[in-house]
Amino acid sequence: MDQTPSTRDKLLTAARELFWARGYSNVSVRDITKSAGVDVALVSRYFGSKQGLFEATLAEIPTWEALEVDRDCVLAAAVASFAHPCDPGTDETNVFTMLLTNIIDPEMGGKIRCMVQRGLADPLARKLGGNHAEERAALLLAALFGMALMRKNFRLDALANKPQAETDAQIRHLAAAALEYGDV
Amino acid sequence: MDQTPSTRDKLLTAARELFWARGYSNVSVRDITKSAGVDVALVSRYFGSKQGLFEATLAEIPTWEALEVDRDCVLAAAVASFAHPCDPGTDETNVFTMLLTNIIDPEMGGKIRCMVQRGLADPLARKLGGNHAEERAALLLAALFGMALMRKNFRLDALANKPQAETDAQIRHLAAAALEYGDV
DNA sequence: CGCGGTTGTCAACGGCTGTTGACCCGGTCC
DNA sequence: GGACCGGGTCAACAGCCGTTGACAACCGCG
Repeated sequence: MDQTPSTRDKLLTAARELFWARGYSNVSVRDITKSAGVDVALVSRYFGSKQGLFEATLAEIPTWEALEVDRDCVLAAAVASFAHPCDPGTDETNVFTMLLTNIIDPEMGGKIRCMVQRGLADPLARKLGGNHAEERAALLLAALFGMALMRKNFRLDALANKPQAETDAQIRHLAAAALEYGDV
Repeated sequence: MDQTPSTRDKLLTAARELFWARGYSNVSVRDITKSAGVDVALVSRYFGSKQGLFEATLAEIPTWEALEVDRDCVLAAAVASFAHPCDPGTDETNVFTMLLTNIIDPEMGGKIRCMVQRGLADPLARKLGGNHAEERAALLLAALFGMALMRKNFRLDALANKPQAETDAQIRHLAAAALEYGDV
């Protein structure tokens, strides 16, 4: 069976859960170590610093490099990545919510920015190809992040806590429009 | 001519500029008082607390209550509110960017959430009327906030630092699609 | 046995946070 | 003159922050 996780893993799990839900600078190392049940000093030992621990949790985020090229597949994959939680352990937070929570941060915002540009926007534009590929990719991301924002952060009555099918239809509607930008 | 502003006004101006750009918990009262050139203790005297000062800056944000009812006017007004800075003193930050920066905050997020629901989403849905009014309003906000996010926070290469006309066309494209949600 | 290396525990550090109370200074009013 | 009062200055407070260094317990190895 699964042996008890190492201290390093306990720290990493607790850090991922807290950082991704509340944001880097809204979580203290003492919050993490208390949640993991280990001593404060062990963050320094295993990850060098709080920043090192955060970056270790970032390393697990997938990119869109392996996306299919067909436009319908892009749409379906985008909707799917929106619906699926990025961390199976936690609740229903997806990748977009996690990136949103940390992009505002004064210390980590730059790193998140690079991740989205190079891990999401650039691969997506390459897969799309054709006219306005970069703009379409950017608009698609705007739609996805905007919907994540309205549902999870602003929690608008019209969107939050609705059945999955309805959310999917809304995402697909907005995302499809984004992919048609520039057509005559 | 304009007399020198009162200490209260100096505090309010500096607080608005810093809070709206960096977010509530990323700004200290000492940052504000240093920028305003006054003593730290005066925040307590004039506004009771840091939170009181922040809420005083929130009171100036306009709602969409006075919006026109025609759909084209809604679209035009949305694009215009996106282009126009909310505070003429500072640079190009609009209302959406300011709300974005503070929605994540663990202490002030709730207040911002209520402002957006009651000051933007609800009035907008009422003006729109008809089928799916609330969903359309929410999708429109998702498009606007998503675009603000991509431009100002994630700063995607394809969107940031582009001419105003191009941005307007992209906003209008996505926003128009949002307003058509639910049509057969 | 003794040794070295890893792992965990504890207390403390300097720095920053929001907030407070004592104090002073320039007025105005009795 | 003397009392009062709004406005401003200063030092200090308690608390949290990230990080560190000293120390103890344990391990396998020679």
